[in-house]
Amino acid sequence: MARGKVQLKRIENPVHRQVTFCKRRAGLLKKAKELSVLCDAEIGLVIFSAHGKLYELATKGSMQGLIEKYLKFTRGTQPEAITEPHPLVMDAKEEANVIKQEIETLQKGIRYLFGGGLGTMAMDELQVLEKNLEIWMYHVRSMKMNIMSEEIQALRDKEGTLKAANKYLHDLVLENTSVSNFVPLVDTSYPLIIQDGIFQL
Amino acid sequence: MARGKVQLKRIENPVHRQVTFCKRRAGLLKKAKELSVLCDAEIGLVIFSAHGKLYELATKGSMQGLIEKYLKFTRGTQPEAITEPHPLVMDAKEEANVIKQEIETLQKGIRYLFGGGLGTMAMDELQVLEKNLEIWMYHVRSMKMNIMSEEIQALRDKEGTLKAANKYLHDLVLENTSVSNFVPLVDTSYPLIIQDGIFQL
DNA sequence: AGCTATTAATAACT
DNA sequence: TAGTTATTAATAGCT
Repeated sequence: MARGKVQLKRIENPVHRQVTFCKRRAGLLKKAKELSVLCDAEIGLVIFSAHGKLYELATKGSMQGLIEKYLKFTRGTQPEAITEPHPLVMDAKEEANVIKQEIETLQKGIRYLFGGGLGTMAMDELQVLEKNLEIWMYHVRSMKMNIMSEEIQALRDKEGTLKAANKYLHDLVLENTSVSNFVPLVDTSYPLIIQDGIFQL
Repeated sequence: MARGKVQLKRIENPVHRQVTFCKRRAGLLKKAKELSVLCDAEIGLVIFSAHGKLYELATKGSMQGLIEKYLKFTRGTQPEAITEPHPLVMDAKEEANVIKQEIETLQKGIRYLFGGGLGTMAMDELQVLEKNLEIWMYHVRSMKMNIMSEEIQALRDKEGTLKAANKYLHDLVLENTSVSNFVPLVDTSYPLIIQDGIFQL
């Protein structure tokens, strides 16, 4: 990306390769951090240089935690190849497979609940989900609602005040039309000036 | 890097965030591959989206292999407590126990969500729950919010109208005070009567 | 390590 | 979801 295109192959010149490694490594780590922050993603990045030196990044917690999360996530969905390398007794292995299947089902449910689930759950399940979500929603939602309710009430109060003032002035005008000895009394009795923009959506 | 600088903070708009996530994720994976090829580095990249979906890249071999290499590498420098409890290599009995434990946790989560469970989950579990509830909340909440916003806007409009009418009447009164030939013109020019109770909380 | 000339990535639009 | 384009960001080649 600069002063000449780069071929997508190993840089043979060791000096160039080392310099590029430093620069691009920094860039990659930066990009990873940015993605994590911008999009609320959890990212783990491990870089072993050609000389075996380790560079790492883990957003949101430790690399250990992320590795465990990764292993848990893949245990249910990945093929045997991953768990097979570990020496297992046959009977136990069979049992493990059954249990893994069970986990997969449960994980599907949880992922559905926790993540952006897809249309794989039945309607009755969805209805239960919706109902329970509403219960939990209440706590968070009530705070927002309270704030908004207060604002609405404030606006209504303003409205009432303005209407009262309005009526008063209107009556005054009418009264003045019929009676000639008109005396102005309206000054600070009613708050006619009201601030705007108190409530921000 | 395009049509406007970007702030280094979570993108609040869910659509923008999703689009950016897709694009930058692709970019990050590409950059990681490039670095690996150009500089002969071994790279592992794990990305969990906010919805819990997994994206991964492992150059030179499998993620499993890379994780084991990483754990070996860090075992010397990291405190024992962190790496020891993780069951990377274990016998079948141990693995079965771990998986059973996992099931229990998952079941607890499901019961928690579906059954209105009480304070039996740890804080980190609750945080995940809360975060995901917010995502679901969004859909239901947004409808309510839209309605309320409209009501607030309606009230503001009312306020504006009343204030205008108010000012007009007030000026009329003042003008009448100084000038004697006062002629009433206020009738239906301004809507002084406004219905109450349009919005119900 | 710094410094540009360039290329690459990508945010806002379609 | 997939393209297009105006800009910004990354960085290759030098110093």
